[in-house]
Amino acid sequence: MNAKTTTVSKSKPFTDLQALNQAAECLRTLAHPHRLRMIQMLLRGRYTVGELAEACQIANHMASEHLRLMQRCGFLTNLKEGRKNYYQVAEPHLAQIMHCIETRFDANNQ
Amino acid sequence: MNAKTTTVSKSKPFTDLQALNQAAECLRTLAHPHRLRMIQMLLRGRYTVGELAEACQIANHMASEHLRLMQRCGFLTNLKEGRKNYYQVAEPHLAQIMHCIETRFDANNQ
DNA sequence: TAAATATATCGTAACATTACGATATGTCAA
DNA sequence: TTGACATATCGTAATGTTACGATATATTTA
Repeated sequence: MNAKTTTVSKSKPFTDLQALNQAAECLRTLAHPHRLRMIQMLLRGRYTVGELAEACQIANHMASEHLRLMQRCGFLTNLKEGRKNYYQVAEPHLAQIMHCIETRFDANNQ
Repeated sequence: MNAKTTTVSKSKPFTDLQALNQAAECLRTLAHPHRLRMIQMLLRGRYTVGELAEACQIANHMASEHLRLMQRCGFLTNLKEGRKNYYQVAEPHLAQIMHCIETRFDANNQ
């Protein structure tokens, strides 16, 4: 009937409710336009709170909160240098997931 | 670790705010444990509202609402057969995205 | 036609998320 | 030490999401 016509191969569905909840929580953290933008930038380099805020056109303290959220669920780590705080990607799966999302939503590819 | 080390390559970051909003909206739709479970099932076959509800241990009318949400953002389509309503996956990128999520969160792979 | 079944919709209460001004902390330079 | 800068935290109003009982629709069976 169904199944596996594509490249997708070895992963298993997690029946485990705890895994489902965890996955949902991480996806919720991902599911915000400014946070997506920040992750896209951080996958290509490291940036300060202020630089990310400017790119998203939001106040610095808002950027700071988004970054804290993403750090909490393990997406990012930070490194303070003087009064600047550099964030970078810590979760190795993020690149792959963002790649999926980018190929799906980039207007040029549609 | 596993396959697909090659895949991350050609996608571009979408500066476009509209694309970011769209992506965020779809991710929000994905970001619910019951909806994730339903998508996992539907990637492997087609099921009725009642079957999905039972698998998630929720009331039928709740399952119905989750399915409607996922249909709205293009993840699913439905096919009525008598009084049953079969849902199936319509968005081809879902398999790949779920694969990413499954490899990240399956307890057995941790 | 009436009852049973499967699904969908509505109204709403409970809860979560977001944005943002105000304020606090830590760092540097004069 | 003072002032400016970069970032973080708090309180809260506005908004969005979820769950769920009640009810509606559509289909099959008796």
